[in-house]
Amino acid sequence: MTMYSNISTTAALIGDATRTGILMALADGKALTAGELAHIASVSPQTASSHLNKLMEGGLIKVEVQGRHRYFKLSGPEVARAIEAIAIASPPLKVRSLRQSSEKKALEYARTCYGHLAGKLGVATTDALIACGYFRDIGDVYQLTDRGQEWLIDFGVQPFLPKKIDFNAIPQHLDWTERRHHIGGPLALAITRRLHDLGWIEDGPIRRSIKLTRVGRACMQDEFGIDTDQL
Amino acid sequence: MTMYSNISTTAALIGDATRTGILMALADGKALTAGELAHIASVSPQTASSHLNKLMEGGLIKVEVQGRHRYFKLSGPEVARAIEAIAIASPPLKVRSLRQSSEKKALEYARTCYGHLAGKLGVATTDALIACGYFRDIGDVYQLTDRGQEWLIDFGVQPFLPKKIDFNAIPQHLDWTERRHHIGGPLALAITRRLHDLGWIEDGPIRRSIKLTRVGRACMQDEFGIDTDQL
DNA sequence: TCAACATTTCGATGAAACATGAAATATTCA
DNA sequence: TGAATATTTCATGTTTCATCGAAATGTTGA
Repeated sequence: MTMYSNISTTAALIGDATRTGILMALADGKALTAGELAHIASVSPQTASSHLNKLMEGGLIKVEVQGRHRYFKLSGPEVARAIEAIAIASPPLKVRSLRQSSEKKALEYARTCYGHLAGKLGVATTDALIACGYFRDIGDVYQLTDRGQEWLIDFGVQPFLPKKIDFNAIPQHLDWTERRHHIGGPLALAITRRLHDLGWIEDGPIRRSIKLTRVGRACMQDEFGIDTDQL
Repeated sequence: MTMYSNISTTAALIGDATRTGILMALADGKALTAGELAHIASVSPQTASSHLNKLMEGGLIKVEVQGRHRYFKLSGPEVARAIEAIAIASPPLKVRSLRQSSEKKALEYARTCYGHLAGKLGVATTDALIACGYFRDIGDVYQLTDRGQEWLIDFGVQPFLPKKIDFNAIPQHLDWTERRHHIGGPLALAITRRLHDLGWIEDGPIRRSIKLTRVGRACMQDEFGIDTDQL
């Protein structure tokens, strides 16, 4: 038992392929049952149960019991952040199978990340919002410009916004597939909700993946000047 | 081979006590030889060599050869960030031995983190700078106030500053021992250098640890109103 | 109370991998 | 060139741990 042993045990917990699969399935904050997780990670229920036990002991996940179902979820966002930080420090995945490649593409293209837009589409949208002069990138945070404030209202984002937001400190979120920043926090969540509402985006076939609809494709081009064919 | 396998292999690399020790020794950016690392991690040179090999293959460290010495260092700051994120997501360490406890205390008290002040002292200093009205905490970054700009000059930090700094976006650094924010980036580095220069702080007995000198203790109290006995 | 389902516990197996002694390789210095 | 030092490679003992079959526990609804 040396110093840092808590760090190495946590890392070891994440450092198993099956457990990483489980954690990733929970990474967007959703709660899933043991059976579902076993299926997603493609292992037997016993195996999943064993892993879930270890993750509990390690404090990475917690459980809510509801009758004969047990809903597992990450114990907090700091766990998701840790996994994400590891992903960023990891060498890019060499793709082997066709299925794997298409899954990877779907997630790289667009997905949600604690509710807001991520992936290529997320980064592109952020770039566009800056190009339009609605946001300013000042290094560690984004700032909403005056024109940006007007746009929020025009575009109908307002109703999705919580009361108090500091428009001078919109969090930057580092994306692990693109390794680029994009807007995060409540404001990003609100914009994503609005896009959903407008029918420009919808949930994709793979967990957490997002699809740009046909309308969305045209309108994004129109509204933000994003060349969606490039994506 | 599933999706995410790059993530799990990276985590598995960090997830061994010996390797965590090695990575932690390199976490402040310094370069160390295989022998030094073997000593720090208290394993035989062969063992250390084997681990260093694996860390190289995993892309977490890189080596610079200089004659019969091979200097190892982290391959980049994103590796340090990943380890830090894991530390934050980890349950606090239960201390077993007396030596371990004193090491832990020394690091908790104060240490450098990529060159700037961290630990209790770092957090306390940041709190004090805000209390004095030199910095403003607006959520995701700190901002330097007008009074803060004057203070930088008065206190003699100016010479240590690089040319261009955005005083409206001083990075926040999340500390893994305190789990609190403190100021980071070039400005924090400059302040730390100045404190060293003034003789208020000096290097401590344990790697990366920092000691407050007798003068420093009095002056910090005087200048910032930090009650150093509380620490 | 019984049947269906969800989940966990137990035990065995097999593979992965950590640590080290011994020996090999490489570099410096006298 | 030869001795000293730094580091790696190899072979091996030992331990850890992921996986799954079989069985047990717990929950629901009829």
